Amino acid sequence: MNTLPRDFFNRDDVVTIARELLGKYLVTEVDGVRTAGMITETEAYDGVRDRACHAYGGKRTKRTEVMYRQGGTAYVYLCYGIHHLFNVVTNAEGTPDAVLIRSIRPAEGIDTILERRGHTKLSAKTASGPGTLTQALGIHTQHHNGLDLFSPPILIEDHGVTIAPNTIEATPRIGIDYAGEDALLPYRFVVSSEQ
DNA sequence: CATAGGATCGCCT
DNA sequence: GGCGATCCTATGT
Repeated sequence: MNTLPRDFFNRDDVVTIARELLGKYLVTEVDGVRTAGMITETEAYDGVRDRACHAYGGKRTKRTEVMYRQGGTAYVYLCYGIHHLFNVVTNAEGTPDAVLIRSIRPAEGIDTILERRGHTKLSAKTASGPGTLTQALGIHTQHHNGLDLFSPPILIEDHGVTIAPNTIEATPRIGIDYAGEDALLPYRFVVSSEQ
């Protein structure tokens, strides 16, 4: 039950970090209630060289500025005007790499998670998309964007779970058709048993 | 100031 | 599997 340290996120291979985040626990503490889920799907965004990345080509805007901070920072932004998407910034300060968390398996605070989702019981869809998991954990752009990930209200823990490499599937990323050839890169990682 | 488009979801058929 | 919702962000005039 260790909080992942800064060193985990400050490494320079965002694809490796995306793989290694599978099986870790994304935890929030909002209004005194702790909710958590095991990460089961991630995508790597490889900074300035990656056409799918918001910071492609070194683009700096008010929104992307957070991506240039050091590893272990939360990058939360609003997508389609509705969904808050949660990313972990990785690599050294000045290098805008990030991992999008796309799915979790609810583990703690189930009642609160169901209430936030407007569901009455757990299902495969409770927190199985990048927009639904942030709703389930109460992650909000205004409250969490730019925060460090080492203490409440938001952090990532290692609960000793190991995901066997042969159960990890690598596929192209979702919803980035605009990225040209980079749309084909196998930067999405999924725990097979969760699909 | 006006516009286009988006790292999605959920409901409908 | 198709489509509308919904509004922020970035960009251009």
